[in-house]
Amino acid sequence: MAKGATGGLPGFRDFYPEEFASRAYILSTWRDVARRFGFVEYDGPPLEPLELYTRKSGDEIVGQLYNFTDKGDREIALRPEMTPTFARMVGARANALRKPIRWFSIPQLFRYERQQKGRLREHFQLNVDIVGETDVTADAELLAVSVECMRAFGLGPGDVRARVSDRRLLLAILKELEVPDERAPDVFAVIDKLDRQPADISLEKLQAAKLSQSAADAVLQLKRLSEPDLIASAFTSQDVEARVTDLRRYLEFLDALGVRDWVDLDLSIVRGLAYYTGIVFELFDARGEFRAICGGGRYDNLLGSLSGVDLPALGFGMGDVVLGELLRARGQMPLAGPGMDYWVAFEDQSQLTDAMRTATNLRRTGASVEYSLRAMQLGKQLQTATRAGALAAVILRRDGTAIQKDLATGAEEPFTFPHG
RNA sequence: GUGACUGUAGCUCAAUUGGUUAGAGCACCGGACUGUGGCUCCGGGGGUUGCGGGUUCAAUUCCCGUCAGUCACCCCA
Repeated sequence: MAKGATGGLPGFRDFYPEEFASRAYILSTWRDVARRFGFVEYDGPPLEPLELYTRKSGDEIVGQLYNFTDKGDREIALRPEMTPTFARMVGARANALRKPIRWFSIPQLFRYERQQKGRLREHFQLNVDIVGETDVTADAELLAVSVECMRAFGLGPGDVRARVSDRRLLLAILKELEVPDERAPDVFAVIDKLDRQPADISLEKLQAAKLSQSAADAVLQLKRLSEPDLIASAFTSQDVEARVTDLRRYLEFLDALGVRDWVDLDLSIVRGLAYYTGIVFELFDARGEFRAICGGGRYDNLLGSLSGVDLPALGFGMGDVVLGELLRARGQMPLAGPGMDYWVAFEDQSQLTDAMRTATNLRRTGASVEYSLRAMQLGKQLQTATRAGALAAVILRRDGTAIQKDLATGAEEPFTFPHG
């Protein structure tokens, strides 16, 4: 709906109570799952120096984020991602923090990009990170968090699939295929698009990257290697063998963590971000109707280059936009709960202040209570109470007694006044 | 940043090849119910047809621009 000059900024959302309830549900479920895995919550500033983001990504990224000059002539940006802030915070106290560090955050992030399905200019994103562990035990634990989130939202392995890959494995494969290291980024870009790009175009780009015909063919067939055994039989170098061994352990751990049946090995998963160094993964809806729900992986070199503290790390981000679309499409977004516990109604108009006293006493017990701010007929009060979503009505009678009426069943019982 | 499609009430949609005062359902408010709700019936408020310009005797309808939305590309989250 176009609002003209009175509308909000494009790509930003108004959260009316119904939408806010959905948002609160998603955020509280994230928080609950992260805490179950022993992660502790942190946050940073929504505004950061622009330089924090240009240092690693170059000036091109400026076009994709909200930036401005503040009144102190500082170059400022609204945070487009959490990882640089996270790296700075961890780096500043790296020596004091018990390893492995398990932190999570739910920042609101901003990106100056044209909006489309599943992508706005603002969103909330669960960030879960582990710092200080090189073994794939940490990779398995991290993926389990993301999958358990899906389970907590009422989704199952038939709804959501986790696709995992390993960049070190891919590099080892490319090495065996005699692809020079400097060509790896170009080849990764092709691998990343194997699903979305016609094979002949992929082949063209691989040839442009000067791959031999046999190497190009092998790359185009990567998706078929959906089991460690298939990889082991297709490639034989020591490096590949070592990575396959790690992959087997990883999958074994995922089994022990109860999430193995959600996971597919898919070597076409690369992830766009250049800083990933090991196992990477994405969560997708099984029907392929939506964008990725979640993405993450290992970035062992990022903390070193960003904060000077050389620590292995891994993490994922899960946005609320695609997730919300998926939950609504699968009927898993709960309706807003009851509006309140009690509605205090009264027979005689002179009892308005009695209703106020009763409401006050009930509120002090922790109950949520509303009443009509203006005297009105009893029938009208009950109608309003019902439409406001009250669970029960307390009806004050003229004779000073009161009854409690269940507004769903209509059952009535004597009401005992709480003492205030 | 590029392209395609779409903008009528809070929501979903009407309005005969351009033709009086732009309608309906839902929602909201009020009444029938001088008193125990959900049903029913009646009534009411609410639109410069996204905005600006053009063509025409006449524009919601046709044309241009702009803004916004949807989708795809780019890029990624």
